[in-house]
Amino acid sequence: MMFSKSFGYALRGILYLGMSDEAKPWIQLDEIAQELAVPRHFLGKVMKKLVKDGVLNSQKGPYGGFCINENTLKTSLLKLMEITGEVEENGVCVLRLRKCNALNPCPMHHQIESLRRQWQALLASTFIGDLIRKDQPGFINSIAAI
Amino acid sequence: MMFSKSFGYALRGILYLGMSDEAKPWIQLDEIAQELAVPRHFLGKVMKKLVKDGVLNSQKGPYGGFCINENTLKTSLLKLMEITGEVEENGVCVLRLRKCNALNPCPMHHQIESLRRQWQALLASTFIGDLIRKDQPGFINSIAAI
DNA sequence: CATATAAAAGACAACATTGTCTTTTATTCG
DNA sequence: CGAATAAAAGACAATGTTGTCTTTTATATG
Repeated sequence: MMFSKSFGYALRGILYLGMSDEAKPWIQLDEIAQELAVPRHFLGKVMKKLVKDGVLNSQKGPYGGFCINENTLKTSLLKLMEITGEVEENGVCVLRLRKCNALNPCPMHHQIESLRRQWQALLASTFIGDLIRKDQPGFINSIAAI
Repeated sequence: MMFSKSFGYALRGILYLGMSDEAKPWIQLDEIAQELAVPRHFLGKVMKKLVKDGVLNSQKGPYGGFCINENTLKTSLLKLMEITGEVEENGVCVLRLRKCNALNPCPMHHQIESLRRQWQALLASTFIGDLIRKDQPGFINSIAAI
C-alpha cells in the first residue's frame, strides 16, 4: 500500500504543473525538479512517459517545457499507475498464487479481498483533478515537502 | 497492496509446517521447497530468518529440518512482514513526503488514510494460527498452488 | 570416531528500480 | 542561417530483491 517512487514523482510533477500560473505557458524540468526536490533526469524520464501517453504536453527549445492538457485533470490514479509501470495486479492473488480464487482461496484471500476492492475502487475513481486544491494556500508546500 | 515474494514464501513455508503430520517432527527444506514449488535456497534464507527470530525451530543433521514452535501460531502478519524485510511504513506518507500529516496533508492523504488504517489493523490482528484450516481438505493445495 | 545428512553461511549472478551523465533532436530568436 | 535552449534519448552506475551454487557447521547413527 505504497506507491513507487516513479508514481510519486509523476503525480507531484503533474500537480505542480496543474497549480502553476497559467500566464507562463511552459514550465521547465529544471524548475519542477528543483521545487519538488526530485532527481532531475529521473523525473525527466517519467515526464516523457506522461507526454507519450497524452497526459501532459511538452515543447522543446527556448521557452519550452511541460504543461497540462485537456486529458490531465481527467486522468485516474489507476491510469497513472499503469503509465509509471506499476504491475497490473487486478485479479492477481496477493501471495501470487495462480490458482487462488473464491472457490479455492489462499489463506489470505478472505482477509484481503474487501480491502483490495476498496483500493482498486479508490484508484479508479480518483482523478488528478480531484487532488488539486487551488484554494488551499499550503498546497504547493504539501507536494514540495520532502 | 501486495506482499514481497519473501513474505509469500515465509508464510507458505510456515503454513506447510503447521499443516504437517505431527508424527514427523522435522520437515526438510527439500520437501517444503518442492511441495510449494519455490526456489529452494532462497526459501532456505527466509526460513533461517524465521528461526533466528524465534518463529520456527530448526535442527541440523540427519532427520533434522524445520518445525513450528510455541510462538509460531501467535505470530502476526505484521511481525512476519518485519522479519521478511518489508519496510516499516507505519506513519510514512504513501508518497514518501516527510512533512505530510493531518495538518499539512499531501494530496493523497485523506483519500488513503482510512484504507491504510484498515490494512495495518488487519496485519496486526491476523495471526498465523488464524490462517490454518486443518479441517479444510483443499488447504494444502491452496498454498502449494503456483 | 567416521560417515552421512541437513541447516547455516557466504559468494555471486540475474533482474528491476532508481539515479546520473552525455549526446541528439527540435525549436526559438536574433 | 547560427546560436542558445530545452526536451528526448541513450549509456551506464548504484541499489535492492530474487535466485543459484558452493562451502561450512552441527548432529545423528553405525
